[in-house]
Amino acid sequence: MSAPQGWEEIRAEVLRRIDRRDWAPGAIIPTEAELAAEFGCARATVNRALRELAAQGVLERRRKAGTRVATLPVRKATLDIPVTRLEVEGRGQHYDFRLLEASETVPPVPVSSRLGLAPDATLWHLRTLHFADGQPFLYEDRWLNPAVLPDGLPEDMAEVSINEWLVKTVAYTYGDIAFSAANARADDAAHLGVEPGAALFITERTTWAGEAPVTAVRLAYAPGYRLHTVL
Amino acid sequence: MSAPQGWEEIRAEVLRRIDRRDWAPGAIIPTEAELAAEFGCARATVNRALRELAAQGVLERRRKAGTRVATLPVRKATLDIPVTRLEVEGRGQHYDFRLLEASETVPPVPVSSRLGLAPDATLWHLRTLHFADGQPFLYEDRWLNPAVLPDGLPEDMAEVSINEWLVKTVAYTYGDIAFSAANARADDAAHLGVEPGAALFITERTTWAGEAPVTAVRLAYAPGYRLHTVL
DNA sequence: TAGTGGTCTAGACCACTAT
DNA sequence: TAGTGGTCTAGACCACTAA
Repeated sequence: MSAPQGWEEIRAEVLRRIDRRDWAPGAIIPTEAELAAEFGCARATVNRALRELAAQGVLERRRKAGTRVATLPVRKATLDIPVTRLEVEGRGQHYDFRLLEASETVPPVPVSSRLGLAPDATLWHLRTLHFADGQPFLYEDRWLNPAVLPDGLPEDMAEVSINEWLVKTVAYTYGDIAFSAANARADDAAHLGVEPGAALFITERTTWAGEAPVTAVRLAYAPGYRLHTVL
Repeated sequence: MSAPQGWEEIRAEVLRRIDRRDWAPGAIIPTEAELAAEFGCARATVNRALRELAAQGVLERRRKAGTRVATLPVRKATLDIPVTRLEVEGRGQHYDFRLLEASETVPPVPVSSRLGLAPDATLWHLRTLHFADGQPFLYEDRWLNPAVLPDGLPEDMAEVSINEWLVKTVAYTYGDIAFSAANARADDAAHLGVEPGAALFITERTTWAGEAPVTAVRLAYAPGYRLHTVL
């Protein structure tokens, strides 16, 4: 074997050694300095490779204790969270949407508490139905904090989806996201054109800009939706 | 503002400037060299901060073209894919499991084709029910390529779950994973103790070790399961 | 307290690509 | 072709922690 060149080749070589069981799960591997000497490169280069593998869950690193092959690898999967239009167009389908509601009202308590707002605070309530090739694809139910919208909502909602207008207008710094399955509620079923009780893939997102809550949104995907990624 | 120290503070400062719209979506930001001069640090430190933000989808970087704030941020979410036992114990619940089936048989065609095997190849078929505090938590239906098991399956299946035995024994190099929702099939319902048709969160994983297919598994979670992460 | 990883520096060369 | 990010180097100091 010729010595690996560059941090990506070093990463690949480390994975090979783990796969070949030269380094078994739980075993300690050589230090950065030792590997750098073996590969004839700087320690920083080895560090880069091992750091990526640790971020991926393949290795566990602790100062002084050294670097080990993860015994029970908590593998990390990276998901892309695209804007709906791009998700639909990425499948080669035509994207369209219809705004069902845009009103300013007091949300249900679970929503206001999730955003950390007073129970009587009013929010924008935006409901949108997204289509792929004319078929209902996604039913979006969004609550939006008007405090983060100095200029209010745009006049012409027909031109861009709220979704895209938001991400261009309100940057968020932190958010959380949860995926689950739910039987279609009456409104889900009506909008998506499925029987009540059909199993739907649900995404719920909450985002903040600094300390200020921005939006809480529930996305109900039409049956057949799959969120896919590589490990 | 005092100059940020270290790449994490630089990353935070960049996010602040994006949040404050000093740097708007789509706008180009200063070069690494300029930022390094402003912050009084080495270019490599700025590079580290901006590289992390680009990996997260906040920035878009291209040589010569410079670094821009992402217009339609395809945000990246990182999911942890732990072993089931750790997932249950991480909730403070007691973990247990029961092996329902361990046989060597010819799988349905969708399974063999997904693994790239001949339709008449035999595989191990392992079905396991996982419990959290004694309640059914996850129904696992796994097909396993015997070719990757030089010594066959372990004698005593009661001591460790197949899940953990596998990850310790068979390192995989590539895999893909998909999440979806499905109405409970008859077997799902029977094992998980729910009504047929209940909405279940489904995870399907396929893994390879080099060119050799390792395993294809379908995980059906009991209702209420949520996959959660931060953005 | 000593060993190991985490980070930073100042400089260099390279790879890619807008112009 | 020139500008920008991508990576590497050789060395240094620091932070954490196992022994």
